[in-house]
Amino acid sequence: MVRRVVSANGSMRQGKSATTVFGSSRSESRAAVLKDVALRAGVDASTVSRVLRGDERKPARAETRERILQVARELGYRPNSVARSLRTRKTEAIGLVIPDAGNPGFAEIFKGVQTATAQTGWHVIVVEGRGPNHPDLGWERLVFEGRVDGVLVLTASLRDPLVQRVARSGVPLVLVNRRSDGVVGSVVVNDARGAEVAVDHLVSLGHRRIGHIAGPPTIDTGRRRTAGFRAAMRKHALPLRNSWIAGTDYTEAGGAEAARSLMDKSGPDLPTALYVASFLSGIGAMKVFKDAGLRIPHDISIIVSDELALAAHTNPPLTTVFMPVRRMGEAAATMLLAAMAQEPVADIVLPDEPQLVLRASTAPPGEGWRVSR
Amino acid sequence: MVRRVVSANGSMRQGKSATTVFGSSRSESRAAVLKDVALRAGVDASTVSRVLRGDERKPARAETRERILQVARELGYRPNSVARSLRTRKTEAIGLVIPDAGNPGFAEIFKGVQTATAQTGWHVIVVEGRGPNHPDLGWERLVFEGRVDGVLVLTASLRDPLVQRVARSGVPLVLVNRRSDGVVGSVVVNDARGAEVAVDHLVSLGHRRIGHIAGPPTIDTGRRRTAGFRAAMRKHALPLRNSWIAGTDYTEAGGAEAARSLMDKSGPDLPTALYVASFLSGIGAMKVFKDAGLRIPHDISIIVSDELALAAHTNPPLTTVFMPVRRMGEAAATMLLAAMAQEPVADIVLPDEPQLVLRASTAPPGEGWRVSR
DNA sequence: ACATAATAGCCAATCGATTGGAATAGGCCA
DNA sequence: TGGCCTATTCCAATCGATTGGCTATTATGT
Repeated sequence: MVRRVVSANGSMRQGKSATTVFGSSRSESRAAVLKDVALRAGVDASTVSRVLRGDERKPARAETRERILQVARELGYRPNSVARSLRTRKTEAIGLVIPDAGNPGFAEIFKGVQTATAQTGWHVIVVEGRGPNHPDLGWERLVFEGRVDGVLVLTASLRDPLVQRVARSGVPLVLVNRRSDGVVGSVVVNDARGAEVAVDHLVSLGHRRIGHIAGPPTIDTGRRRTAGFRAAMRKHALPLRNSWIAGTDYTEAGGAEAARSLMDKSGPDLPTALYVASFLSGIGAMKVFKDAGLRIPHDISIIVSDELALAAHTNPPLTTVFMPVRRMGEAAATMLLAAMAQEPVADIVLPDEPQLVLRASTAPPGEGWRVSR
Repeated sequence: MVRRVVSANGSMRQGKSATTVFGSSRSESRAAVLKDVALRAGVDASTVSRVLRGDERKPARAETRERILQVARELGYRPNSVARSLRTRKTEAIGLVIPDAGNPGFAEIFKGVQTATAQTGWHVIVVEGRGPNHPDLGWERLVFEGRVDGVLVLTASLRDPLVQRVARSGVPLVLVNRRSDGVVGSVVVNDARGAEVAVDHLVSLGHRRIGHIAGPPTIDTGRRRTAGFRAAMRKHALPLRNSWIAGTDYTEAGGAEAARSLMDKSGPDLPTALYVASFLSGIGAMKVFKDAGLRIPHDISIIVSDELALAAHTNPPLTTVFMPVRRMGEAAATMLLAAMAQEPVADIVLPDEPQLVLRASTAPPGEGWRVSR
């Protein structure tokens, strides 16, 4: 690790020492409820309810309506969503299950989800789910205690028992960037095509010895990127060596490990270019190669999947394949909203073309790696 | 509505064509409720409730208890959280209002919040609030429709009317990394000390002409970093020039703009080192300087606030001041939980020392900027 | 002017769980 | 055997909003 931590001399401060107890000020006046409005407007609560939610089937007299609206405004009335949910059996909330908030790709997906849900007034409960083995209390409860009307799952491995159980229970569920056996309803980007774009680019630069750092085989996205990679290599009639493919999870540490294993397995016969299935892994791999004395892109070209703002600032700046991740989040949320409205769902692959974002980590092959070990 | 999209080049694909309507499978058997368990166990619903939640004051006979537990297990009974919330007037959910999910610092705070809430089983509803002017329907409703028991706000400017309104309404609220006039209950890191650590470092390298890219003056954190910067400069008896200080928001574009304005204002008299109040701004500023032909750190040293994993991979790797951001999220959530339990709250500054993380973007001053324009 | 229809608004049940008070049964003591 | 106590369990109200059914009131038609 590069981190050299220098601690400064100790000091401790505390702000204003003022303290308050919320309970004291809270009771100043409890929030108005439907009955309060009804009483003050001299009508029944049911009438208030109908007026406020604009029930067409039983309109109120214009005069009554005005009076009710007026009183509601005066009292600052807001309908209690919990009571409403109990009666209507709708929470207007969805769950978003993510593997790790630290992964920068997640933020994009979340933004996509927000744009779809914010418009319709739905709320998003975010939970970090920890793998299929863990007790995973968090999102288990979310669903089975009826706190949400549906879930978006970004963590599912191919056979995640919890996912399958939820799907069977009938709670609307959409997988994002994932698929799971026997579960219908997923949105993924065109991973195979993304891999192809990457390989095409490397080939067009003149590379023929191309390797791959793959995602975990338990995750569908990882598999499809790898399959796409293999297909693209076949398309160009290029050799595929097992020693040029290393699997890993979607982390920086995993990428570093994969890079080391690649160097170990290949010896002096390292590929001249690498397609890495995740941004963070790419970062980790790049560091390992540089530390080993390889120059990027001179000795080895690197192209990674998923475009992030930070790719422009790495050393060297990373060539990436932009995958429409935000769109994916939006499409998934839209699909979930549809599913919750009893509409049919399907497994879809976003038709958006992955885009090559050209930077400095790829170039025509140099003389290759000839460092004695 | 499920969008069926057709792309230009006809690469549209659709996965398995199987589709299902959730409604059909859902009704296979509606979830068991309290009454179902009661009926089947031959007891009253109230008894079931007391047994399942382990009510000490009215214990059931051992035999009855076993029977109830058995039936509950058979039926897979889970208490409905909406009904429970209505009765108990507790949602066991909190709101987390963030300015922009794209900011990588947010992920850390979120993780801190999660560690505090996950243990106690509370859920987190995340909303992107858009500034104090916007209609901001999102988190307005969250609070006033009783969907959460409290909120953590990461967006508050010094006098955000919505924040003040919520605080007055008595809904427990804790500001994170922010403060707001007249609102008690906030957790911030020691920004002044962070700035001091940065300046001390630059001074120890031999810099005397030190500039600052500040956060927005409407945000308390930004102000305190700037105040800390000024104090540290005074401590070292170093000159402070207004042309060496530029304000901006916490974005990459803002940082770039600030850097340009700094070069414009200073002319050939640019500082030899810069303390930047946010990671993203630092990235943006660094790019502008490099594009202008400055070498970092030879011509200008840069140190930024907030440590992120990606700082190690920028070009050059960024020297940062690690602020205990995750701890801040955790402390804020803990404080909020306390506030919701009617305990007193205060404004606190985390005592954790900011840590210098030394990398390659800072070095002793070179000969300075002497490029004619 | 009378019958009928339309309209406005009220009543009461409901969603599902919690909780204070009442009721029943058995046990104990005199 | 009668009275009292305690351990269990049941009853019913409650949280706040929604909604089908019903009544009272007004409008319409002949």
